[in-house]
Amino acid sequence: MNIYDIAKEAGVSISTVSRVMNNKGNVNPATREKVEEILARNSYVPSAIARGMMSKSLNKVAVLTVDIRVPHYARTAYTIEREFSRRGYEVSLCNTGGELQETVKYLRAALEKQVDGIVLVGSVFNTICRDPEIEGLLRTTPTVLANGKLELPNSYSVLVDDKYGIGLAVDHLVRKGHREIYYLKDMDTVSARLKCEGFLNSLGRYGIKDAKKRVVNTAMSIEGGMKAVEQLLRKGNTFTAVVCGEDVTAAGAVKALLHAGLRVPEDVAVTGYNNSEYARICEPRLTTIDNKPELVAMLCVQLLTSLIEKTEAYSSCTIQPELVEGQTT
Amino acid sequence: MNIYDIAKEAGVSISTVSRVMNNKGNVNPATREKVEEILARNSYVPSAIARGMMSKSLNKVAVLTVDIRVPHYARTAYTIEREFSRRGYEVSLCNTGGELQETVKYLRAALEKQVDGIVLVGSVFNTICRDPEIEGLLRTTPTVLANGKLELPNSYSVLVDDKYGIGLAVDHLVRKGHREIYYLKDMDTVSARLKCEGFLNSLGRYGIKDAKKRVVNTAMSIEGGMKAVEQLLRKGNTFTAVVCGEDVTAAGAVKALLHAGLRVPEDVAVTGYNNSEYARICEPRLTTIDNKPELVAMLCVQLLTSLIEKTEAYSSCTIQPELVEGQTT
DNA sequence: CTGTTAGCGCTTTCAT
DNA sequence: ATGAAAGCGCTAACAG
Repeated sequence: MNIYDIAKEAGVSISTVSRVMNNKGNVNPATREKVEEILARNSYVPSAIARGMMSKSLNKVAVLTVDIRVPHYARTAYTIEREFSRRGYEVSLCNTGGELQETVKYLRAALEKQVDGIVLVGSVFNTICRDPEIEGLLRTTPTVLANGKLELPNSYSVLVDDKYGIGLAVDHLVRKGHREIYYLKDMDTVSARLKCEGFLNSLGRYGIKDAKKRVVNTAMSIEGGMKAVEQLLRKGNTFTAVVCGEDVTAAGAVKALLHAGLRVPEDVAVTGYNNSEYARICEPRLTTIDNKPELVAMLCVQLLTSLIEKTEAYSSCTIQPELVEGQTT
Repeated sequence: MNIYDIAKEAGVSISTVSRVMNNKGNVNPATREKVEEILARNSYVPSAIARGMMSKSLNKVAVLTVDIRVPHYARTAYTIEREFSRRGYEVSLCNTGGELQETVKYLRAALEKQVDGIVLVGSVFNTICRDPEIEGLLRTTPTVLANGKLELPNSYSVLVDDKYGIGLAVDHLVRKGHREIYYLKDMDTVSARLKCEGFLNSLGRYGIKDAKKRVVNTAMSIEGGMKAVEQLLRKGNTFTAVVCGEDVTAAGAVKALLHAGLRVPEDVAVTGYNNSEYARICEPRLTTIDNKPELVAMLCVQLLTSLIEKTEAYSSCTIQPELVEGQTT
């Protein structure tokens, strides 16, 4: 069933049917009513594909994320989807796992299908997008990067000042009298490096020595947090505070401390990062850094919408995280 | 840049270019090479929209979920996306919030864009899809429901036996000697009702009286779990075990018990549901029910793929959950 | 206010 | 092995 069938049944031309469907141009009210009745009776669904042939757009954006199961990405993707949906855009989603091949494959498919814009969620894309093939693909379509920066003509970004964010945690701990502070670093993305840098800088600012020796590399998981703390305890390091790059790692750290018979925060303070549900489930509730994924998502959508519709002025921007005090400090 | 430009540059007809791009039909190796070179040099991206006009398919499925931020849905959606991607399908995602209007709006858009199939994730869709408008929309396109049943010609489902799942938790507790068991019920979806039914049936099976009085309604959140337990304690109810319909509620229940100075599991045992990261972050780690979202997702994808490609036999099926013992029982 | 017609970029016969 | 031409279902410019 297509526009010709409807036109025939109504005894009018396809132009008239098109005008009725799109509320465009003038149509005799009687004719309109008649056509609308037929449309409704057949619960007619026009083909967006055919429409897209002319308009060159399917009102659709592609969202690339590392892994939607990570709560922080889920929150970001959720807000992006809701905001785009509200604006009449469809959202296509891909979990690239941070892998180049998946990214290329999906990006190519998205461009074949004429997506109007692309959102990259996560700082891994900083690294991945240096690939010349990806740069070639992105050059043609407006792109926004959540938490990363791309040096491409059509790309903009919404950054989170993670260096500052970790600084907030250190400030808070030092204010509470802590000097023996360790940092649990996970992953090796730009964001993770910035957090670590923020830690080192802050310790430097407070004149705390051997900052680099206070960084423990571990996995981004409960087990990662537990193992790192167990290792510190085993080595006999003295410490009164642990700063973590992720809430999930912090939750693991708290677990290991409690299992070792230490009290949190009386013996050792812990801070997380993301202000996630993990922070609230952790007992005691984690002091954490809110890096505002919903705000980042909103700004990404606004930015990309202006780029697509060329309606407003636009520019990249940076978000300042905030400390959320819980019971672990 | 389109197929005509490529043809002109190569000095051949568009048919030949089409044959080269699709590896279909016979093409002189020399000609092929020449065209391929030009395609590559221009990093040519053919229009899937124009292609879709003929083929009537964009190799795309729509995934409707309530809220991707809920870990259980995130895990399901993740696996669905990965599996469809592997099979060459694109995934369009929507967070309907369980609302009828959003569902209708998105479904209509998806059908206009010729999606090949639809996956509904969550038992809310059981209720929502009784709406005649939605039934009309779904009638035309193959649909699979994760954790729900639809009485429509083109719809199939992958069910989870949640009644049995909660039964496993009760069995486990009774085996450990508990008789004073309460149930924290959240939400009012079909799945939530089945869980509650499972609780009531199990208590009946063990001859535990006043089962209905042992059901506490609360919100699906940490606070919901905390409030429910605080209420039980305040009312002076004696109980040795709390069964919860969700891990997040169970985590709240554990918190409230610990805050009240009770020991878990020595004074009160707790069970969760979903075998989520929340269960592992909770200290002590929750005993919980694994309802296998990854398996459900895989089966949904297999089912929908067979429906779309009409390749294999297909039928609805039911998954049996399993108990995962933690430290709260 | 309404109809005719020319595309949109591709696939697919059907000739050659 | 290759090309010409007819659509796919719609929009939009133009004519009436």
